Amino acid sequence: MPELPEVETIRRQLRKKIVGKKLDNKKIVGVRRRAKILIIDFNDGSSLLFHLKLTGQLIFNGEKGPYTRQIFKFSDGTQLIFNDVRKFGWWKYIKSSKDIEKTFGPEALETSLNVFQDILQKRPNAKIKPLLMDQKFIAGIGNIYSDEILFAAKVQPLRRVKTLTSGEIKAIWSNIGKILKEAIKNRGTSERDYVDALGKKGDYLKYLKVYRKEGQKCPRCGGTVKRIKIGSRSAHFCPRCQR
DNA sequence: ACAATATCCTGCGAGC
DNA sequence: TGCTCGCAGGATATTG
Repeated sequence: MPELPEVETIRRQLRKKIVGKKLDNKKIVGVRRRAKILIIDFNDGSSLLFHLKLTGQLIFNGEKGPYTRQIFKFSDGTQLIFNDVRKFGWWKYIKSSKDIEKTFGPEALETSLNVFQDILQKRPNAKIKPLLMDQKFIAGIGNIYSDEILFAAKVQPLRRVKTLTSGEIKAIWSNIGKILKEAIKNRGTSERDYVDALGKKGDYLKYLKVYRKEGQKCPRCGGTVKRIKIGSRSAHFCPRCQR
């Protein structure tokens, strides 16, 4: 499931490939990311947005397959393939991308500790895991990385914000940065469908500590990783060393 | 205003 | 072996 590191990986690769090319006679001037949305900017101020949701793929010069939903052809003959098995993903042209900014909370990798503390203070009763995944609260984190961040911070996913110590808040914040950056370095996590813009799998799967590790040994304390439901999402954690 | 939950979709894997 | 059924989850809408 593409989260911030996966979309960022695609952005960096795509930028090198398509900036300067023309699509529908409009010149591509940049490739950005906001939250989990990939944004291709054109010289006339318009933009093409993509959300990959759960199973979307954006592959430069990929080949058409059974789940190809759209093909974007550039004027030089190269193309961008949008695949999506489950059809949750979308793309759309917009005249101006000005309104995108306020749809989301601060970017996860651009949130200072002070800002993080401030926005947490406004949500004392929220459970920490769903809150980290709330894009209006902080942008870019999904189910995989929220589990990994909370494991690294030794915080149990059901904890309410108001019960967190300042040390725990600091640990969550610093691990947001640490884990997302490490995941970007490894071009994301290919748990199932995700591939990068070159069609290659990400390498971060092997570094996951708790996500999808139910019943396995906790790599930190030797406890047993547990899976619970929070809302309709699964949360993985070690009940022995995450408190 | 905030918190919790149902909903969309379809391939896959567990279980019989 | 082959079938059924439940599960996976991002974001939005709806309900409490």
